[in-house]
Parts: sequence; C-alpha cells; structure tokens
Amino acid sequence: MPESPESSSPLSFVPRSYSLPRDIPRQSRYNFRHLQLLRQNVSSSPLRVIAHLDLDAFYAQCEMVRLGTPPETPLAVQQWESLIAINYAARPFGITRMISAVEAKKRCPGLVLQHVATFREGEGGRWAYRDDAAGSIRTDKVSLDPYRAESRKILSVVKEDLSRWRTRLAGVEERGSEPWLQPARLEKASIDEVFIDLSSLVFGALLQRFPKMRECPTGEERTTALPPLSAGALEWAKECALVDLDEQEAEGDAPDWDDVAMAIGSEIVYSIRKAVWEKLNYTSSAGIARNKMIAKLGSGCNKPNRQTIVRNRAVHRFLGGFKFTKIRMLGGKLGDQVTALFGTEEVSELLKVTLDQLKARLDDDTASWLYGIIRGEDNTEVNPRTQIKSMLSAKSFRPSINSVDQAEKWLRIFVADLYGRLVEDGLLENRRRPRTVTLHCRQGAQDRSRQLPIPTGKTIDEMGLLELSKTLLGQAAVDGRTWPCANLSLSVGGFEDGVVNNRAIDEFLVRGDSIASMTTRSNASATTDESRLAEKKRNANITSFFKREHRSAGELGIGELLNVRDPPESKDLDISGQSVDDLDKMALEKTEDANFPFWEDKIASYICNRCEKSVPSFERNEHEDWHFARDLEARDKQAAKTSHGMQMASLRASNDSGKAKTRGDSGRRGDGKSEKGQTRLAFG
DNA sequence: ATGTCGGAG
DNA sequence: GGCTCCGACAT
Repeated sequence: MPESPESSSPLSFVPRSYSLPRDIPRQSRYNFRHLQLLRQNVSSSPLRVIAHLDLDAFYAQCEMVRLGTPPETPLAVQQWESLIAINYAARPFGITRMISAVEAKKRCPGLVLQHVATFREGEGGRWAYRDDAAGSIRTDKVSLDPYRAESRKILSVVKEDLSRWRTRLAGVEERGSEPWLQPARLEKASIDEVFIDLSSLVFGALLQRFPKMRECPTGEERTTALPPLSAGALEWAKECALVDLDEQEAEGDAPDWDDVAMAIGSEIVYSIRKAVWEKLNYTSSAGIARNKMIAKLGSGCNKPNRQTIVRNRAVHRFLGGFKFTKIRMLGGKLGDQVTALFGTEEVSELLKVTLDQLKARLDDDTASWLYGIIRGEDNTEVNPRTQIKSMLSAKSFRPSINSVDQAEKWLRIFVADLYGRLVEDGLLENRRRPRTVTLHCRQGAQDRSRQLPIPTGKTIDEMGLLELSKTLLGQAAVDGRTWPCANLSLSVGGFEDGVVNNRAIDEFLVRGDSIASMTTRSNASATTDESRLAEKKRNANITSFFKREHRSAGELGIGELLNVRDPPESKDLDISGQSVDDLDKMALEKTEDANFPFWEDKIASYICNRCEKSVPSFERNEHEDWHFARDLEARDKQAAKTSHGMQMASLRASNDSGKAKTRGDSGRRGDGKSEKGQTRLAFG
C-alpha cells in the first residue's frame, strides 16, 4: 500500500550511525586507488554504488495522482478491454494484467477503471481522456503522452535532488567553473525506471565524513589500504531492507568500505524517493548494489515503496535464489536455450557449470558473459544518454483495414502524435531534428517498411511529415499486397543535434568527460595512437582544471573546500550517531595540500613504464590510476561486453550447428585479452 | 543508407 | 496483448 516513505516507519533503509574504529582494527580490502576510481564513476571500481529506481505500477499511479484517488482505492488502467497497470490496492482482489476489464470488475466491484487517453480520428490530433474510449477501438489510438509527461517531472525531481547532494557534498558554491565533485550519472532506462551511478557522490560523502580518507598518499603509496573499520562501525536501521549476507559472512564481522559506500548510497536514494513522494506524490522502489544488474533485481524485491540493499557480501546468496531468466538478456530465447542446454532455470544450479562447459555449448563471448553475470559481475556503464533516438506512433487494427483511405486517416493521427513529441524534444528551438521517417505495416505475417530522408534545411511541420508519410504509404501499397493491414506505424529517427557553437561543444567535452568514459572509449576502439593522444589530451584538460580549481579554492583556504560539516539530512534522517565526535576531532587535524588526491605542484615529467609515454609529474597519480582502472576492467572485459548481439549470433549459429559461434569481427579482443577463466574481480 | 528481424519493458 | 524503443545484420 503506497504511503510516504517517511510515514512507513521513521528512517527506514538508512544506517543509524557511522563510526571510526574503536576496537581491533581490521585491514580494509580496499586501497586509496579504489577510492579514487569512485570519484570518476569508473565502472570497474569495487566500491561502486549503483541504484535502480523504479516507480510502482507507474501508469496506475499516474491516474491516481491525476484523479486524486487515495492510496487505498483499488485502481486499474484500462486499454480497450484489457488492463495494463494495476495499483497495489487492487492486487489483493486477484486482479492481474491479463484479465479483462469485465472480469476485474467482477472480482472487485469497487475498482476504479480508468481508460488511457486516446487520439480520435477527426479530432485535431489532440489526445484526451474519453468516457467511451474502451468501445472506440476502431476510431481511437492510445496516447501515452500523459505518462511521458509525468515521467519527465519525476526525472527532474530526481535530478534536482541529486544535484542538491552534489552541491552539499562539494561544500562550495558553484562559481561557473567545473565543480571538483562529478555529478551523479543518470540513465533513463524506460518510462518508469532510472539507473543512477552514485559513485562520485559517495566519494564526496566519504571524504566529507571521514577526514582520514582525504589523506590520500601519492605514487606507490596509493595502494595503501584504507583505514580500518571496527565491527560496530556501521549500524543499519532495523527496518532496513538488507539482503542477507552470504553463508560465509556474518553480520557481526567488521564492515568494510564497500558496506559504508552502500549505506551512503542508500541514504541518497532514500532522499530521492522522499523528494519524489513529497513533490509529486509518487511512490517508488529501489535497489542499491554494486552494479546495474544486481540493483535492478534488487528494486523488484520489496515492492512497493521500499528500497533493497544488496551488499557485496550478500550478492551470491541473493543471486542464488533467482531463476536466471530474471536476469536482463536471459528473459527471451537465450534464456530458453540455456534452460534447454543445462536443464535448469536456477542460478544456483547453473553456478555448478564450469566456464569450459558453458563454452562447449555456447559461443565464447556468450559463455563468458553468462559465467560472469550469474556470479554478479556486470561492469556496464550507467549511460547518461538522455536523448531519444527514435519516435514511433503505431496502431494495431482489429479488424484489419483495407484501403489507402483508411490508412491515411491514421497517418494524420500518427503525424500529430509524433509532431507533438518532436516539439517537446526541441524541434522548434532547432535543438534536435530527425533525419528519416519510416512507415511500417504488417499484413498477416508479412512486415514491410519504407523509409525516406527528411529534407534537410527545411522546417519540419505536420504538413510536411504527412506528405512524406503518404508518399511512403503509396510506395508500400503499390502492389496491393499490404491489404488487409493489421498494423501500421510511423516513426522518425536518425536524430541530429541542431546548430550549437563549437566552443560550447569543446567545453562540454572537457567538462563532461571522465576517466571512466575515456577508458570505455579506448576499449571500444582498439587503442590507436590517436585515441591515446585524445585521452591524454582530455586527461591534461581535466588535470589543468583541477589545478585551476585548486587555485581558486586556495583563496578560500583548502580546508574549506573539503571541510567537515554536518552530514546532509543528518537531522531529518537521524544518521549522525556518535560519529560526530570523531569527525570533529579529525577535522582539527591539519591537512596538507600534498595529501590531497588530485593535484601536486611539480613540473617535471616522467616516463610511464606501462605505456612508455612521457607524463607530467603532476599527472602521475591520475595516470597511474588510469592504468589501474584499465587493469581492473581488463579482468572482466568479457563480462562488460554487452550481449544483444551475442545472443543473436549465438542463437542463429546454434540453429545451424550444434555450437554457437561468434561471427564477423565482433569477437575481437581488446588489448586486455587476458587469461581464460580469469574474469573475477579480486574484490567483491 | 535502407530494410528486416527480434528482444525487452 | 499493445505500444515503444533499441540494436544487429544483410543488402
């Protein structure tokens, strides 16, 4: 039952206190280099913290908010005679997605049934909520615009809260220059889901709350272990949705910094969910873990309105309890194939299969990926792409339609739909425009499509799009084989950015790039001299940025830049604990500039013994950290490869022969080609 | 560059 | 089941 995160029970999901060691210190598995990787959201960092945030029964909540129905009122969203979303109040009545509206009403007479908004033939291309929509399948087309609009609002609240965190953790006002603390990275995964890479914020919080962590050594010393934590250092609130630890781990054991990182991540996520609830009245669920795959599984574990933390020490037990078909990419034919090949759907069973056995039956890439993924390995990046790549407006016809005339009526509606969305996307401001328009139609099992370039230089308007789509329809219908048509759709794609001045782009590259993305890029394109050069250049830019920042920060006194202050939200969220004493004490310790992680004041250069390039000494730490990150990535490079193609290749190949093969150059290995079977991280 | 296919949410 | 969105591959 939806309720405010706050009202559910005060301060759930949030650790009660952090503290520094007071009993027997225990060596951390992590060192200062690992800590530094966190700063740039490097995906191979063993301290990484990823959140997956998922709105509960999203379409249903949108209607609850729009109609103002209370959380305890059962409500379902209807599309023609079927249901596409059911709120949590309705679920106890046995209402599921695949029963009919009539059946639902029988099971729960008090159910509020709200039909989705629709476009209607001859009504000016405007969607509306209509009482008679359910019976108007012949004249109406579903519109998801209201949900897209809510999705955008929610996303902006999430962003706002994340940026509030960054500001607080950075500890200085933004002054128009690059902040030293990277923003959290956000990936919109679908209309109701986002991934957030919280690593950089967690880094900021660690430095803020644990001054010891700022005493970052230089050079070889950077592999010095992080300060130890004592057994009672981290006390989780008892309501915390913590996944149980693996068998060989005990709650009584001293936590390590990855646990602290998760706790901080959880706190940030809690504050985001709270903001979304308070500002927009939506409840959400979340998973917090070291990568996207686990975070995503976690967010589904305690719905609705709960967040689930999967600590690194809990990953194996957590995953062991799942069917592997729940893992992304294994929900389809690849999953079926694996099930058939190994006679099980359980992760715990599949864990017994060796890598070689997997490789005997799947192509190498798929086998390695599968081997890693069921062991909790997933280094895929949180991809900040926010830009839509294509837009599609479609309608299924039952019964089918039979003429160009009928089809053209729908084209008008498609065009109105797409045009409205293009405007939202920035068409009018000339920020973005599509290059192509495509028409698809289906006749029986036969799919066909026709595509045309959108004339460049001319403004795109509804008339123009309609003309193009009519042309396409004409092309598709020449042989008459398109009728009867069961499905028609129009899409635009190949978006290009409008005119932006070059200086802005330049600046964006410098500002937006991180060591993480540089590393990724260099993996993607086998490292050429050019790319190496480009990397170095960016690296230099980043370094010089920090030097700049150092100087301006120097005016304030370096102590201020990273000064200790109250943990954000500490009052609201009751985190504090006794750690304040420790923090105060540590704050008094004078921190030397040389101890700061990101800069040094030397001018000489040295030759890196890894890549044999000359590197200015002041870049040495970054440079070595960069190699370190690459080494980590190289270890599970296979796992990091995404897999859509692998699936297809593997499936296709397995249809031909017994064993799947990778084709083309997709099997190319990077320079980290690494030993077979050596895909696990040393940490985690 | 265009068309086809299939996966996922 | 309908509606999107995406990416790989073939041509």
